[in-house]
Amino acid sequence: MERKPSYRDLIYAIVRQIPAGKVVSYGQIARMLPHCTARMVGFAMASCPADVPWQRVINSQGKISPRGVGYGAEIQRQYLAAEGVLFDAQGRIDFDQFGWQPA
DNA sequence: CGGCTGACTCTGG
DNA sequence: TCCAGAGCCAGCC
Repeated sequence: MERKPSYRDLIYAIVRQIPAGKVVSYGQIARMLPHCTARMVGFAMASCPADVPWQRVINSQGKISPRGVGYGAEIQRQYLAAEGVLFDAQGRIDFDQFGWQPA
């Protein structure tokens, strides 16, 4: 039903729109929303549902966030590679190739 | 109800 | 190019 959506829900909605083989930065998502900051996106991703392709969300440097601890970054790289996203020799993603731009 | 944290980004050196 | 510090807002304890 029409529940008042939290910022996290809005963020999830955008992330779900990201097509496979494409990636978006936290700041990119934050700028899509009127009063959203990159930290909110990261915090929202920290507790995102399974239907949210959080792996397609990376930082503005085109790299995967270390997430502090755990193998999250490792599996994220595997997911992206499986979707066709290639990494630079420096382990960074080229936004010019895989950077998704909303219509 | 108050305070701390966080998967970031920006600027300066 | 890399390192460090400050700013930002919502969510959780």
